[in-house]
Amino acid sequence: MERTEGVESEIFQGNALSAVDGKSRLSIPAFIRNALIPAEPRGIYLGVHGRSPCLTVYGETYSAFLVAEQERLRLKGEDNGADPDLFEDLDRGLWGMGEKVNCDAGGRIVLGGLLREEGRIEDMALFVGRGRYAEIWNPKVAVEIGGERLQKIASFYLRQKGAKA
Amino acid sequence: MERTEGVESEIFQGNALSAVDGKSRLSIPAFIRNALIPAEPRGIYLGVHGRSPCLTVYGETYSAFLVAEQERLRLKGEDNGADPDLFEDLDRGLWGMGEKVNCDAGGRIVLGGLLREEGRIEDMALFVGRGRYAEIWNPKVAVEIGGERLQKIASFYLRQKGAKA
DNA sequence: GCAAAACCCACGAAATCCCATTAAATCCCT
DNA sequence: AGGGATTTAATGGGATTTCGTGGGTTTTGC
Repeated sequence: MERTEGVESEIFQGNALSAVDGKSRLSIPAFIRNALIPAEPRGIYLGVHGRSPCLTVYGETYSAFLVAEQERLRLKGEDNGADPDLFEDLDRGLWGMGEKVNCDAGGRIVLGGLLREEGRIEDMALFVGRGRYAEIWNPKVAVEIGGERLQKIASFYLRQKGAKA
Repeated sequence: MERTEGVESEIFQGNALSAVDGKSRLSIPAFIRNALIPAEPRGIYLGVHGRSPCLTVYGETYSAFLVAEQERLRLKGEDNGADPDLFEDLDRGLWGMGEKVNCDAGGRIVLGGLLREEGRIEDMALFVGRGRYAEIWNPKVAVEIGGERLQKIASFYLRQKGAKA
């Protein structure tokens, strides 16, 4: 069965495991790559997930949404007299820790050291669709701290990989 | 990993550490240089960040925005009957302390004494994307007074550098 | 004429590109 | 629906380019 191509607007549904090699390279799985609006070069956004120890990956659409959302929250905070330093720091999380990277011809990206550390990524990267974005987990971490569904996804791949070796 | 070129309009996303040498020279990291509208010579704007002890760096686009913003605030203040002297001094900070500098062939700039002092820059410069501009921090200062995200960025580089030496 | 700034070159390290090979999913024909 | 043929995807490794940095040389301004 062929997965419908996400020309609609960058919706990420599915899951995949990919290897991280010695150069910190990892393939962006097809279910993500095909969902991105076609462009050359193929730009992909990476960020840190605020609430869970994992990374986020998305395209132009969600990136624009995040920028708008950030601005909305800032203005709301301004009205409430919230601490501006908090928003400064959130901004640094979005723009300072995140990156826009390009896939190479083989559909791979290189994971920077900071992101790799923040996402606790070792030699495997588990991609999990979340709708407008997707998550990248260390499958071992996902099994340890994930909820029921995430555990199932992660342990499936870990078992499969164990069986192969 | 190649960062997508920001032909769109000078958006700065990412982070990098660069060394300040004995001549007060420092490399402008690729994620900033590539985001600038291509021009010869490669002009870069430097300023002091009003709220945090760091510098700002940006290109033509944000510079033009600042000019418009300055005018907007002045008119708004005029309506409210605010003290015009306040704006006078803010202006001097923006236009008097800031500089437009050129990158040399190697992509480096020279940091003037006043800016270096205001930004508390010693022998390392941490670049942090902020969207329409980027910040330049002394990583040690960033670790000390930064919020959670900024601390993570700064401490990552300090650790990495410590490990290498 | 001197100090400081700008320019130029050069080297090492790291990021990027490119090709090859394997594995897996899809297609197509019977 | 089965099963081989074809395409797409995933990954490994080497070649190439860019980036970051040090140091020397020329120009500029006082």
